[in-house]
Amino acid sequence: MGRPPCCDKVGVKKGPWTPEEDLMLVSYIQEHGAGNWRAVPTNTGLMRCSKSCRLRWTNYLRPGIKRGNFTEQEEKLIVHLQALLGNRWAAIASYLPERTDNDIKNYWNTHLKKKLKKMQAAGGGEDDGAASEGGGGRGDGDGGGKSVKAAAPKGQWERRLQTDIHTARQALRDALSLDHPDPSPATAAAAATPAGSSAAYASSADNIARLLQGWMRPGGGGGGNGKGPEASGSTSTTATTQQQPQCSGEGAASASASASQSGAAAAATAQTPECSTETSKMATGGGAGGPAPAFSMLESWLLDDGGMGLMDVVPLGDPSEFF
DNA sequence: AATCAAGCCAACCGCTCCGTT
DNA sequence: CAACGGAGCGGTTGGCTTGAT
Repeated sequence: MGRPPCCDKVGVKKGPWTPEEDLMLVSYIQEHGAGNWRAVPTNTGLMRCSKSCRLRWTNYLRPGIKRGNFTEQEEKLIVHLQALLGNRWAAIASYLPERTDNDIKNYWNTHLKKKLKKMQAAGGGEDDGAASEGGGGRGDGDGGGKSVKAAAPKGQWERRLQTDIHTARQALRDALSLDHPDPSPATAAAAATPAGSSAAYASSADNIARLLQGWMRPGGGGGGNGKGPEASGSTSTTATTQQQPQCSGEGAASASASASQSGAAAAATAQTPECSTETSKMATGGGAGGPAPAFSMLESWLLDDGGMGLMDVVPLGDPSEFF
């Protein structure tokens, strides 16, 4: 349509973010809140596209983000939500508030897809939707959601969803009842926080953690000296824990944002007002080392066997909205 | 020790959706 | 009601890291 790009191509910086840029962005958002992204580059002086700013914030700087080391529960949840929702990562991410859609997407493409393929090859085929959707290899991702949308007329769609829900429900029950001593995310995260792989600032959770610690500290210098990946005791896990109190601000933002586009995510929106309670529960559970994703709604869905189904949670009035 | 290949992840791009005028 | 603009989403890519030879 010849619409102008969201930002001038010339003079816009690309590539990995520097600590200084992160700091500028964080302090701006601290002051003005997230939103009005178009104004961010001009107001902060960042030579970045507004999209880039938003992405950086939502995927890395936003408080309360857990990185790496997906627990088995999370894995299963993702697999089954993917089977249900297709490649609607934002909607899936709304069920895992500590994970970003990008993170989930990456994890799916790099790990889960392969895993499922392997399982299927081994004759398992535990999962029709998700497994059959996969294409393998890099960049061959055939959007599951889209293919569903394209393939299934509305009538079939609902029937298929019912079947999927039944399957997913069963599997979720298994997943949630997994009494997982788990590879303790805290320790696992510490172990896997790759001292080596974080040569680039962008991938250094340590840096980001320090940055945000500075932010959290009233007048704490904003982590200005938090450059260089020197080893202090702080791991990504501790950072996450400390970031949690920020939940009221942006944790909800992404959920409600995705909710605006999807019925499934709208369900998650129902959670967001309870951020201070629900999410803080997670903060203590998940952040402190225990794998406690935001299962509250799913749990109630599962526990309430006959009554409240997912259908009640997810407005299915118009399936076309859903897919 | 050097080279190559594969894996992984952060970031970009283009499209779509939604709210506003 | 239509057009426009901003924001969000999903797919894809580029570059760094790690492991194998």
